[in-house]
Amino acid sequence: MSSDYAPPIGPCGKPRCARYSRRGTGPEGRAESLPRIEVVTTPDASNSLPAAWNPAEHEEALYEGWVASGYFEADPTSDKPGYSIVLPPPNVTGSLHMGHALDHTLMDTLTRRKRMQGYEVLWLPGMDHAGIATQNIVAGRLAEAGIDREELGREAFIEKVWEWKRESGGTIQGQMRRLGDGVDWSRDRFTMDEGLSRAVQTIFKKLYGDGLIYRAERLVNWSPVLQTAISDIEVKFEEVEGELVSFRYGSLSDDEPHIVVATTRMETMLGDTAIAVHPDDERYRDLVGTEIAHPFLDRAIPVIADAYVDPEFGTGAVKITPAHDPNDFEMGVRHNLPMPTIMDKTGRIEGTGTRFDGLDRFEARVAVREALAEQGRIVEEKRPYLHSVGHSERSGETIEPRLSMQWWVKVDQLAKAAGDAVRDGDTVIHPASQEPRWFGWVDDMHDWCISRQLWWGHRIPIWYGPDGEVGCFGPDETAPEGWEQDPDVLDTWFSSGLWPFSTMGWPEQTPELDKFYPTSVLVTGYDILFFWVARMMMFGTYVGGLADAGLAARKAAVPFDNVFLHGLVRDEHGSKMSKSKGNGIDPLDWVDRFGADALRFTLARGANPGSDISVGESHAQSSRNFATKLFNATRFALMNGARPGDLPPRAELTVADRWILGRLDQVLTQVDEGFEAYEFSKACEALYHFAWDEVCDWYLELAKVQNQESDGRAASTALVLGTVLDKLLRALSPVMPFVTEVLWKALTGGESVVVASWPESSGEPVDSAAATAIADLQKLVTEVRRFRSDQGLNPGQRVAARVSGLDAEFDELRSQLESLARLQPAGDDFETTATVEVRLSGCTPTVAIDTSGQVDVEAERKRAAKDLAAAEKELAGTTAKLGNEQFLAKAPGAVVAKITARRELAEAEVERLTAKLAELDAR
RNA sequence: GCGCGUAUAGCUCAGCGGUAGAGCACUGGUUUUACACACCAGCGGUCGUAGGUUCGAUCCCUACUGCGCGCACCA
Repeated sequence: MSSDYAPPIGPCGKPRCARYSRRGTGPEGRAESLPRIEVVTTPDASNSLPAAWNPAEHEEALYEGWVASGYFEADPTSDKPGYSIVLPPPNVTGSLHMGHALDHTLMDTLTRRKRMQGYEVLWLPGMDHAGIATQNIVAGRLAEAGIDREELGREAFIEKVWEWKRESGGTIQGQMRRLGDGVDWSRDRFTMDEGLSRAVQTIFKKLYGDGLIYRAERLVNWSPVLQTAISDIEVKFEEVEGELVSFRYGSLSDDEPHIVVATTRMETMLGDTAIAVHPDDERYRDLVGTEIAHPFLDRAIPVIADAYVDPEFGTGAVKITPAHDPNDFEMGVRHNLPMPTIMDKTGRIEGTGTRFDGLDRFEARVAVREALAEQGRIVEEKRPYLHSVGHSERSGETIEPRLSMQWWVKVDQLAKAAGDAVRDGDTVIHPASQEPRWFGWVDDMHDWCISRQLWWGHRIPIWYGPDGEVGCFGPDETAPEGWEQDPDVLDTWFSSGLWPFSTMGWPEQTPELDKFYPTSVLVTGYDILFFWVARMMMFGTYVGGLADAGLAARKAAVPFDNVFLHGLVRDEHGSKMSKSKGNGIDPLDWVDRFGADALRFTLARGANPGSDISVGESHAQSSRNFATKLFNATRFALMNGARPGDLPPRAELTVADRWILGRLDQVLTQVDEGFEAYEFSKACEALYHFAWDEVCDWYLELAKVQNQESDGRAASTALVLGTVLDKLLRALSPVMPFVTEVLWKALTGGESVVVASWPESSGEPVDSAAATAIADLQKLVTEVRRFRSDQGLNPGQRVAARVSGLDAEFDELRSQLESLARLQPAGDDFETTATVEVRLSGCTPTVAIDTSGQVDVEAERKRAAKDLAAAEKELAGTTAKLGNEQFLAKAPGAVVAKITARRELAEAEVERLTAKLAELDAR
């Protein structure tokens, strides 16, 4: 056999065995000793394919081609049904991480598929101005250049930010192009754009008019570094080792009135205005209503009773600092306590009139404690004391609760409407298991502090008149002469919360809103469900309910029909990616090394609703290999003339053809079900296994045989193969757009897979007889291969064999069997040295093999013994079941029949294998 | 403390009331009509623990344990 084997030439023009030099045989090795090879002309279609699939060489040009063709541009005047997604706008300061890559892959997959299904698709991109982060970056750069922000002034500084944005704000767009994101770049938006600013001012004025925005002095999370209020969600609580110090208020004599309290922040005692105990606490009954002198201040501190105090904790007495602790603030309000602020905006003690003024809060913590110790007031010091302390997510330092005047959104009604939208089914959360968290959030939401003491952002549209007047002015209104605008800007999330409709031109009634709003689905990680989705839902339901908003006639006043929450991307061991661990993966690095398709397929394949996904390099390699496999399979099919077209009538197709077409239909159905349910993993898995295990490993091998047959089989095989690959590539294209584009165009000559139609199942009933026959063939082939492997026969080596006992149905597959199992018809000198017998659904064929006398009897015996053990176990199990009267009486008939059949099979197997072992022993 | 999720092969994860699966890893073989980023064969699991429901439980229920996440608390 090997003597007449000449390696064919691939389209690359290199002999196939050139690959072996890669494994170290060396260029001087085998390649040179090979026979000269004649160049075989390849069919036309495969000429349009590159020699090998190297994604980096093609992806950029393919992407730019799609954009230039306008495939991603949405037409609001189209007659097609609309499908829309707004991209969660990444921070303008940021760059894409794996979480984004997952997010984008899923959105791109959804929108590409819908486009193929005939929808008018809008995927709207954009960026968030990210107030704090951006201001920090620009201020930092100016500081490096020796420019002070305050000296520069507000307007000049903002101009610098815009300059920076123009220069450096485009990083993410470039990265999105690398990923292949099919967004409508003509509608790219930025939260500080003119139109979006109008939306911000418009809704602010409406909310203000409805009494849903108000100004109040409240306790906020203050960042001494950023010198602004930040929202609850920007505060991250971390366990730290601090101290818990107890000290004594009142007299140092045990006989006179005194009370012991404890604190982890000693400096706050400078702002104490009360001591609280539980109303029922007998220990302090006499003290309630009395006053105790402050050790450093000329201030009498009342002892008050409040049920908030836990009498079991510590001494049962709590010092109250209303201006610097949330709970103390609440109590201060209840008891009408004074609320002196003891710190300036940088965190230094201020205004206490003590010698501690001017000290940093942490210096003051020590200094106050030492001063108290000098007075003999320290009762106990626990150190280290583990407790949880809020830190600024952005700048890292300990946040300080601080009383200040801020603007707030009254959220109760808005949050209720957002909750009701989900309760009423106007918006559906996927997976449903995330609903409790949604309700937990919207049903118990605190008023939202929206003012920030920054320059970069939407300035609060409130003006103050010279005589204390306050007025809110909309986008087309001007404040009277002499009025001053509020210096603060709005929380970034205020404008992000308008994203689904502000990007489509609201408050104008635009064709875009008409066509694409509410958006079809919002895709994001479950980790930001709360702070962003809730805000969009609140504003969306509010705006949808406004009579003059132009949206009142809409079917539901929600910003999206569905919310799909995916998991977090973790490293290959399931650990969270973080800078400190150094286990982060740059998605662009994977794009460079494995291709965007591989990155996308890895992420989509891992995306199971409700759970995080672990990705490592081995996953990316596996996906890259899959793309290569598709490429090679399609190239091979093209070399054999594969093309899609009208298929011959069923009766003229082979068993293998009918089987693979049936499987194709089943897989397409599974893929649709997966995508519709946001089960990306299921859809990808189905496609992967179909393509690799069924099309490549079996159908292509079967087709090779069909192509050799002289009765015109090659033509119909080419059509079946073409049809299968055409639909397979189209079905894969939303996830792997690049390689499928190249292959699909080569296969079909079509314009682009981006605008191809979504593949549908043929609608014909699946040929189960063909499926059974192929399953039988696979079983028999595998059994022969197993024998060959046990016997150490080379996989490529043809072995003489005589096959008997095939039924009529199976007989059609005889030549396939011989090819796949590497058998050759028996010659005159055939001598049976071994047999392989397999019980199949319709028959029990025997393959008699001539191994030229060389038989490893021990290996045969080992295998038979193993099979016998398995059959005996099966026999015992099924026999026990069938001996159980309860089982026979209560189990469904189909199950009993199945077990009965299994028992019969096992019994026969035990008998056959016992005989075989006896025969082997006799040798 | 409340809530949600999760526990299956060495690793990462599917699955399911009726014979335990995949990818990667591992072992052996391979110039097989595309593909060594491949092909062929194999090894590997009493499905967290204890009860319960059921003819039958890895799957449903209860409790427990471990892990993860969210919320609350932390004087």
